[in-house]
Amino acid sequence: MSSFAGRMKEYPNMSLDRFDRENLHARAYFLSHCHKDHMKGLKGPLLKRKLKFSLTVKLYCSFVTKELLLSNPKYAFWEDHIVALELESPTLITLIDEASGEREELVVTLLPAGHCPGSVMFLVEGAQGAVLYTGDFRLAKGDASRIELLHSGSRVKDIKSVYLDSTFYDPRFYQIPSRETCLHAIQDLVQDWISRSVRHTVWLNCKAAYGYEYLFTNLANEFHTQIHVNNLDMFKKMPEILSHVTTDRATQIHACRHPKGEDFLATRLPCGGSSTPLNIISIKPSTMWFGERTQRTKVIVRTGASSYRACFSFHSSYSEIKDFLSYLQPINIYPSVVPIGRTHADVTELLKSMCRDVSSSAVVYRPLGTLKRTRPEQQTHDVDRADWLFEGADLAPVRKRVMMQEATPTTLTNPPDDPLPFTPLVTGDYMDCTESNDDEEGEEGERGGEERDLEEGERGGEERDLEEGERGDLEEGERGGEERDLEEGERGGEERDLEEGERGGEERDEGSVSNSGPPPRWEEFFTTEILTDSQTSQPNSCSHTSPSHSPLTGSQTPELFVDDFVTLPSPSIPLSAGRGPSQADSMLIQSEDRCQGDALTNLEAWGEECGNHTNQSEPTESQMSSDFDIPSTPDSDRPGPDELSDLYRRLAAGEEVVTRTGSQSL
DNA sequence: GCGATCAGGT
DNA sequence: CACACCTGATCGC
Repeated sequence: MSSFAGRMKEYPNMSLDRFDRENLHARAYFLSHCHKDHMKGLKGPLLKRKLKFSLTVKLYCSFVTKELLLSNPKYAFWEDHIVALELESPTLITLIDEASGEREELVVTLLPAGHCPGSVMFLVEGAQGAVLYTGDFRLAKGDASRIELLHSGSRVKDIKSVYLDSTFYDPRFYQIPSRETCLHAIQDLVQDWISRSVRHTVWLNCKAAYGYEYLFTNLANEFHTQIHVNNLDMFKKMPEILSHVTTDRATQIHACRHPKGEDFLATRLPCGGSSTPLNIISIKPSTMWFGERTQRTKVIVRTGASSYRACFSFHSSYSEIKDFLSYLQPINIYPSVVPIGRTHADVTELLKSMCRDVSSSAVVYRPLGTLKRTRPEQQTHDVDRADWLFEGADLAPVRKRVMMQEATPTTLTNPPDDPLPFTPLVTGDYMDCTESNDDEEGEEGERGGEERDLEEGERGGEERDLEEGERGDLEEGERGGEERDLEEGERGGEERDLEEGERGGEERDEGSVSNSGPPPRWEEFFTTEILTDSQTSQPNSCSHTSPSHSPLTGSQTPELFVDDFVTLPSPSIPLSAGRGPSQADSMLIQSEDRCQGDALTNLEAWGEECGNHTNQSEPTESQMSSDFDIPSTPDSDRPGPDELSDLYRRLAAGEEVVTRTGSQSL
């Protein structure tokens, strides 16, 4: 659970994912995703009241998050204060202190976080340097190198601080099977079961939270069926999800939940199911992990006669986090979660090793306050990375950012005894139990058993006996296939893991969201149209089939702006259309490579774009192009160039410049 | 009555 | 050992 207090040292005037206490005074709010533990205070009366009296306070988030948030009536009062931003599209945001008029400009970029629909990380660039707030994230090894806007030309941006989702930053959670692996394993299990007869039904025992949607959509695709869920409202603008879920109970795959959370019965679904008896298995998504030296085993574990746990994680594993950090090499890392059993000091200490060694850079002259670093050629966690360069100095074409490290999967953090070629293992190292084997602490393999017992009360003890090997003999002929599933970790699973280690990245580049599943790109699920349950056959949206989207920068499409422009924020201006490389930093940094976009040219581009749409307050091109020769307002001071361009930005954003300057001149 | 907090459960 | 969430009890306003 996030214990992040809401503010970053560098930019204390913005609040992220916390909306209570001190955060009530923030000048702008940011929501990384729509999970309750990141929304504390968001519906509080104090904040509500503040909004009433404020013209400038906004909540920034992704389009999908906005949609999910507003689908809950408790947050409806945010409607006029939410500014949805496109992914990977640097946006200038001006924080204004309404009392003093003091202003601060930031360039904020939303980066996909892979945690749940709409989840993003916030890259904030301003006077205090570039900082990255990760929110909650699950990124696979190598993903950081694929995020364009973490780079400046061919180099990794100089990230001062990372505010990190450290949920699994603990060697015990060294490895978590990849999304693809887990998905395939679940598919196999589902396949095996529902193919037996139409009465054979699978119940996905999911928590009440966003994040399982990609599981639903993939299963639905694979089996040409829809998944039964309780409610569809939140997905009404997300055809890619909506088309795969249903409130019609007549389907073989369910993810419905009963408010009273009754125990799972192998003959009855939470929704009541059909009038005739069904053969149901439950699959409970759970995080499974494997220690550094643990050989990986099962991705699916049978926990009872009709119940299974399947590996599923919303968060990056220890090694994934390390990969991420060693790529970015921030100067500071602040954990936002302290895994229990650890102290904040533990985690911070552990994280120190991932921080850039500043001693080497401290002596370097940094005329522009930013320094770029070439990306490490090879990911080793050692120190030989003092290879920073001055801005604009060397343009070594290191730009092939992807796929290099995939060939050498885990070398990152566990040097010599990398357990890479996984071999089947015998111990009960499955999920939810630690099976840690990080060097110092002993195994505690035994624990596995008991927690397994706990968890499903329904079935009494037998699962205990199922444990590992002997499952086979365990009952019923009907099972036949199951142990196969169980074993699955050893065979299918692994190979898959391996390959995915090797080529993980590329498949994402194909932009397909289907079965061989790269991390979902939820924003591509989004449309402005409101669809209904039955409109399943309308892939009208911005799906992966759209050729114009690079999979990495999958944009939410211009059409969004038709509807949303009206509510588009005053103080924010998209600085780029989301395609070029980081233009943001060209603003802050006079950067070498293709810095075609400075704030103003970008502004123009933006002006053109929205000039096509009807909108009262948006600037027209002619407004835009009149740039620096407007007469000054009668009794105002003649603004300097900076102020002026600033003014223009605000004009462009449709702000009420008069009022604002009034208050500002205090 | 509402919110915030905690305990307990899934 | 998780996670995200819900419920219900308690306390304070």
